[in-house]
Amino acid sequence: MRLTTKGRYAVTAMLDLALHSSDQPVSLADISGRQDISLSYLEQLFSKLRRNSLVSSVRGPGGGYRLSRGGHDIFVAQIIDAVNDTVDATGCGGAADCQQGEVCLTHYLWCDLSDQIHGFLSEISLSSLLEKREVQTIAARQDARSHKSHSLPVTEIRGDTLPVTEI
Amino acid sequence: MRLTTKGRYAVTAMLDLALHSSDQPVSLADISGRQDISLSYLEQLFSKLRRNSLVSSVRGPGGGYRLSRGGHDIFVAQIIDAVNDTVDATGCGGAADCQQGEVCLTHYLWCDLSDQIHGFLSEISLSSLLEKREVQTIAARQDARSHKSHSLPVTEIRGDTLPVTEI
DNA sequence: GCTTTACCCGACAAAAATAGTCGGACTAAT
DNA sequence: ATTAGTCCGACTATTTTTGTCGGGTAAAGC
Repeated sequence: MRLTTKGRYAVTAMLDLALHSSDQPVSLADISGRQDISLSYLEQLFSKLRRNSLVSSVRGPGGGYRLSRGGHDIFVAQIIDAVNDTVDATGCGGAADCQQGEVCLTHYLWCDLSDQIHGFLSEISLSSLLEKREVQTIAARQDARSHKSHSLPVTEIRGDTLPVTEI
Repeated sequence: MRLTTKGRYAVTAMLDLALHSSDQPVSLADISGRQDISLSYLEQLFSKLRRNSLVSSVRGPGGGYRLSRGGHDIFVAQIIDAVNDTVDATGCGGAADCQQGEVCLTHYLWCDLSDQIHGFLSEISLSSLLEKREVQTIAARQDARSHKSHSLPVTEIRGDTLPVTEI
């Protein structure tokens, strides 16, 4: 599992899709405009998302994309796995070309960590992200009303010690 | 927070360091040989790890690197943050050049997720990885003794549904 | 039917990040 | 003095990311 801007784009686009879900499908042009991702790049990403049956498409005028199922049933790990198809099994594939036990020990430790991260992201659904955020926003708004007000309460949740655009 | 092979190399090297900690510091040449990472690349990584005071160095013959503190006090998130110094605050930095509320909503949702991942990796220490794995290995060995034996019990923990070399 | 709007697809290209090289410092133990 | 190691910056190759282009196909509306 890798975690790059590619995955960020995919998750962002899927969040946008979840947010604008209605009877009408959402066109990539809309998402491109809203999220500032190039249309052609979105096409590539959604091609993979569709092949992994995370979204379904409707062609022709008025067409676009829909979530293939409810946002509570689509998980971040699935999205990231879908766009990061480069499953290059370099190095040792299982126990093939692992030399000594020493060499592979730390390698397996890393695999263990990888599993933990994957498991973590496999439990975060689109819906849970939306709901959690909504709760926080409302809470912050209430907070701002009673205490000294902040113009942008949502920015309070995350400090500036972390880069904003990096995952 | 990004999660690439660079971070994997860094964590792997730190795990190797933790595993071979003694009174003698560990040379990069040793790590390079064991983990199959180029020496010069290790130098770059450890330069950053040292500046972030995750390791300390001893120069001259017999020199090398040591963990700066106990493995229970060094966390995966710190290692990955240390080598991924490219804190490019592209896009909106906080609330600077965010256009409408719509545009930034999903962006903040992503930041929220990013925080969750970072928080998750901030609680996994080097020691916890080593200990957890040790327990599993011992358990698997016992298992192999009683049931039908597998030559490499550690490989059993992770299926081949996930790419082995990807995080 | 024609046109338009969208998805679809592959090949290509620019830009960035990763991964590794090289040459030369400095430091301390032997 | 030699040698084994860290340090450091510049340079290069490779890969990945990101984006472009040109052309398809499906369906809706006129």
